[in-house]
Amino acid sequence: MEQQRKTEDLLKQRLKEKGLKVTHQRILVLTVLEQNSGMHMTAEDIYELVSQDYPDIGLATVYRTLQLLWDMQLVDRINLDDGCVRYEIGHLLRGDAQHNHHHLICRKCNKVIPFTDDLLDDLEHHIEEVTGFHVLDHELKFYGFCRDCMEKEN
Amino acid sequence: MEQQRKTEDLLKQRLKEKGLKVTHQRILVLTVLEQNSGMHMTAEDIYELVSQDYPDIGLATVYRTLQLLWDMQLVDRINLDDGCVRYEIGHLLRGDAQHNHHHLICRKCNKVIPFTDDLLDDLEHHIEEVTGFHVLDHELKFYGFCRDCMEKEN
DNA sequence: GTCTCTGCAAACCATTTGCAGAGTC
DNA sequence: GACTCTGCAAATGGTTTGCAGAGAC
Repeated sequence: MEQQRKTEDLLKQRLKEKGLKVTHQRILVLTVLEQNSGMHMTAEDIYELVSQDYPDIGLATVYRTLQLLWDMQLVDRINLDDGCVRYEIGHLLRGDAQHNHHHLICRKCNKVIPFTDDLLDDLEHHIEEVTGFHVLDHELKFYGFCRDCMEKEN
Repeated sequence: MEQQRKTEDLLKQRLKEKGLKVTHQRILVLTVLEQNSGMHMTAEDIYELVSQDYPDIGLATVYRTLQLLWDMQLVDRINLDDGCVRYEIGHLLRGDAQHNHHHLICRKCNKVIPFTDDLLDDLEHHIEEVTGFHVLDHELKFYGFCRDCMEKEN
């Protein structure tokens, strides 16, 4: 609850800085993402949850809002190669200590296994020094075969 | 040329192992990818290049072939978030020493900058030990602002 | 000859867009 | 009141699929 108020205030602040309006739809989308931290939600998932509180919202608005929140660095985008983009609350806003989490994707059963590791912080600093590219976020996926599929065959 | 023959032979071998047919289309798609090593090609790009040698090929065949080559681990898949999946010759087949290359994606101008680094080899071994997940490949993207965009403003 | 593969065209489906009315400030 | 924002429905566009004929073995 405490955290949620902080996130909402940050959203309002960023919107005002850019001369944009604070709307129920924008607050609700961000709130749903915060309440489902770590969930990898599609636009459709978010649409359905927000609809429970606000049945009139349109799917197009959810898409537009997610784009906006991503531009403002309030949400993270993940692509697990299943045909739709997924979203979660931005890593800068997450309450838990799980700063970096990556994904292991099984090529046989398509299972997605999260994996936590902070190794990339050093690499981010190195990149900034060498290239002048300012890193905000990263996405790391490993492809292979999960333990279950390895045991079954192949 | 030498390398190209090896790649073609490997394709034929893998196809035969699975009881699949060796066709001109399959050989041509893989050859185009090998001749454009490091290029991040879309299915459409590949279709147009293969069409020069084999005008009757259909786009659907290119898609089906890329899926097949990916299953056989002969090509790598990259998603640069521009709405289409990109392909390149598999890292196991690449002639150059550039084993791991990652991408820096600018959030403002959408420029993509390649960056070479082998740091992830250790992490792959670590993952296999801890989780039993057998890693074949990985995809790493960094999001942020490139030097040019940083200098201009923001 | 059998079975897979291919080209074509149509279908699919996540995402985007145009527009007129509603909401924010 | 001026401007942005929203919902709706239609459009978009990369990718997939059904099918009948062609090709590989």
